[in-house]
Amino acid sequence: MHQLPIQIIINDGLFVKDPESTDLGKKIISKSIELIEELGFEAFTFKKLGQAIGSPESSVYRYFESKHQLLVYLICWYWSWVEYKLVFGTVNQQSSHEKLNVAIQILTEPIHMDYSFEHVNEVILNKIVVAESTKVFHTKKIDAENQLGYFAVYKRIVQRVSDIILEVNPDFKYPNMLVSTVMEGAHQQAFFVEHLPTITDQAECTDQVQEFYTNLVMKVIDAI
Amino acid sequence: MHQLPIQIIINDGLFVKDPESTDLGKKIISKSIELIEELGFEAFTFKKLGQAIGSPESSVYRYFESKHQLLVYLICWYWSWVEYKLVFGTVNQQSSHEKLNVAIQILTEPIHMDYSFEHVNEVILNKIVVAESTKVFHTKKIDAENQLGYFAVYKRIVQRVSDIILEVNPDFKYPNMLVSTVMEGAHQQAFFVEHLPTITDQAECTDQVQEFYTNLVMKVIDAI
DNA sequence: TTGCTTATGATAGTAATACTATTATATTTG
DNA sequence: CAAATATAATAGTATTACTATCATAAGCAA
Repeated sequence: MHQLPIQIIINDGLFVKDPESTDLGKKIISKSIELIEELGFEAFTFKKLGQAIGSPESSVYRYFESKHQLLVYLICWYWSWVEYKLVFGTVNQQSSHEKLNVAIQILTEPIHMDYSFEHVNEVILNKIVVAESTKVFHTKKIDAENQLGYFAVYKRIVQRVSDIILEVNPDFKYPNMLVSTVMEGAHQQAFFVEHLPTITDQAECTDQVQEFYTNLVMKVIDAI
Repeated sequence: MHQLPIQIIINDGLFVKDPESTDLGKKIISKSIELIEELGFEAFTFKKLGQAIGSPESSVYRYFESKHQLLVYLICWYWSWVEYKLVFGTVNQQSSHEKLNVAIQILTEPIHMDYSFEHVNEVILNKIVVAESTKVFHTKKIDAENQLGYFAVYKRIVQRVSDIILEVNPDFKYPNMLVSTVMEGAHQQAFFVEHLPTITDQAECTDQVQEFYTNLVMKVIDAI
């Protein structure tokens, strides 16, 4: 079977020069994913990245104007990829209920590699999103960046899943709150399982996180 | 009516010298709360704090070994205060159901000033916790800090509310996941209302956040 | 071939940050 | 009054997150 020849398109305010357009650009993306995960975002620097790919710091700056912008780009790429899986997974489902099931599944399941995108390791990228994405939201610049559409994809995913919820129960009052609670909650649980196991429920594995949130949504919207 | 003469006790690994023990210490706490909220944690520095209270940077370092430690201290203070409200609010409630109601209320309600603690503005501190506390969790040092008991209070709150949930429904399988989902979700919603209103449900106010999470918990544990 | 453009490399420099260290002075306590 | 303690004043350092400049190499167009 062939892979679908697709490319994820990112808001061009999120880079100086499109990293998908050159070899060096792709190296920057793939190596920065590895390095941010390895060092954590604070210890990650363009200098270290440059050393890792054998290019000077200044070359990296030709693609991203700051390490903050690079992180926003990566997170945006991640959510665009999730959106693609979401749309792909829910299209052609017969019932709204089944659509919702699949959607929650996709938002809460463990990540697997997607070989359609060679320079991106989605498994590691997911860890970065879990660990670092709040740093992108919680900045004094958030309102300006929101204006520029940096969070458009994230908001669109919330919207899409909310719409499915309303198909199942048109009277449910808080679909957006419910969806964002599940999206963030699932990531948070992944983090807790790894680092604060005492506040997760014993013998926890990712299956249970999925089960928990699926059950939660269905009960809350009275679809069970 | 008199205030209760109480003091919140913080793990002594969270400071070099107890800030509650001196005037300068208390000034450091109250001014840093204001400044972190005003500037955001990244732009906040001990130098600026020093200027604001008329003391040199080096004096601040005698209380906290780093700005990270100060933030952990503040967040820990906040959760200790919440725990105190939680224990106070649930004691002497007749039914477990009512206890749970109060507990969720406390975890999701908007914050009011508590004049028992003069040098702490809880309303501003709550904003800091909402905006910055993930930065405390998402560090490479988290496992070491967890070992030192930095997150003990947070975990204890999860435990307390989980216990109440189990009183209401002893068969519920995931009380910890549910509680941490609510705790983090409520903060997240407060943030979204302010900064990403498009993904909150129209005409949202904090009352609705409380209503949403109370309803969510009761339904999920089959108590409704 | 020459010339032009574009991508990258090599190197230097800067203001700010997050601390550390040292010495002096004021205050408290025994 | 001496000794201990708390704070002030000041200086210094390695690192960070950039910015700037100039040289070189590759690609293509006439």
